Amino acid sequence: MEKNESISRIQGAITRNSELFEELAQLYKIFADSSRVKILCALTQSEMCVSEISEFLSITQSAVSHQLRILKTSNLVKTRRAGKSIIYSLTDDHVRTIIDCGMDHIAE
Amino acid sequence: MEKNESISRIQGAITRNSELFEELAQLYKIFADSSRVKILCALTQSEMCVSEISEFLSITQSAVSHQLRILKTSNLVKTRRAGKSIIYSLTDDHVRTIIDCGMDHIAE
DNA sequence: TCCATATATGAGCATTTGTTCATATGTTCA
DNA sequence: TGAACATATGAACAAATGCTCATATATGGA
Repeated sequence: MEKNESISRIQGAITRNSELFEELAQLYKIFADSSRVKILCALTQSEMCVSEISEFLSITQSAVSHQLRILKTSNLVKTRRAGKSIIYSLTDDHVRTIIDCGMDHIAE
Repeated sequence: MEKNESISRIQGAITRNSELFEELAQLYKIFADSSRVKILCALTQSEMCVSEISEFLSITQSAVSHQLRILKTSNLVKTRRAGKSIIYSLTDDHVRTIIDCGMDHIAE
């Protein structure tokens, strides 16, 4: 059976960059939960503390903290302390771009 | 305790559009697996049949079929029959845009 | 210093997810 | 029509995920 040259090149490229795709999937995994994507979208509008985020998600403060830890570990958000509160904000504008990109698709 | 006007508006916007964010998370969920993202990236280069895709992923033909079904149900890919083979291709260019968007972030 | 408030963390649990195995469906060709 | 090939589907299962509950840590004010 003849083997298509072009397909073979593509297969090779994917295989060689396997780690890159793992990383890419890992990134999307972060956006793949409605709580997290809501948090991220809120933070594109303004920095917020944990309790403010808790207010509009219907989940406990604990759950919010767990999610924020994931976002922080992935370097998507950063924190600063303000008295008793911890203020969360986006580390850069990539998040906004990624969300917009997905929204564009949904809008069809 | 004083309630920040601007934060309150953001919270409201997120809550009102809750379903939209569910949908957005659902979209990212599709990209949140390395097998699927590899398939999608391959298809940005060329249409392919199932066995060609099986070749470069280290998973069984069955697993590939299951993943392709998810992609098709989500309308990210379409199919056509060519003899014994089923040829998969992207339904539109949004997929490419979304992948590029994520890649940009990884590149830092 | 003691208490209230704000956030973080660990254990436990139910749900979801991605894979494999076995098998069914569908197509081509002798 | 029957064998070989290509793909799809269902069941089963291990691993990952997101939540809650209980509790720990940290800050500010009386």
